[in-house]
Amino acid sequence: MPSSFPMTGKKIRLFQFLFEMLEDPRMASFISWVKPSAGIFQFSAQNKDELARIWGQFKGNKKVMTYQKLSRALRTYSRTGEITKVKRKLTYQFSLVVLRSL
DNA sequence: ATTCTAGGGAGGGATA
DNA sequence: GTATCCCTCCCTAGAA
Repeated sequence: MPSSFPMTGKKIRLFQFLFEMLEDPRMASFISWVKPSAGIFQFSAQNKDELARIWGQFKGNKKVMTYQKLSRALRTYSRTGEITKVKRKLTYQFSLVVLRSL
């Protein structure tokens, strides 16, 4: 449950949203750290679509957000290196530069 | 064979 | 107007 809305202040980015969720213990059943010190995290196989739905709702999208669509955005992060895929199911890694900025 | 996860093309609203 | 950013939507392929 993000605290601020995009209408006021600058727009939140997907990776910032994910980081906030990771830092919230109540969201542990949706997304959780695998190795926090390395910025490695994973989505819950069971609740990843519910987390995506929350993201889409937060952004005010018309259609329902899904993990499939959310993960497409994560793939574009690999171009800039902000987040990369680790060779493990549903797990990704923040770059250390991004991690320090969050 | 069916379901789930990963990858990429296309396009759109917002912004510089 | 033009270019770029940051996703969103959809389709295909590969893994389980």
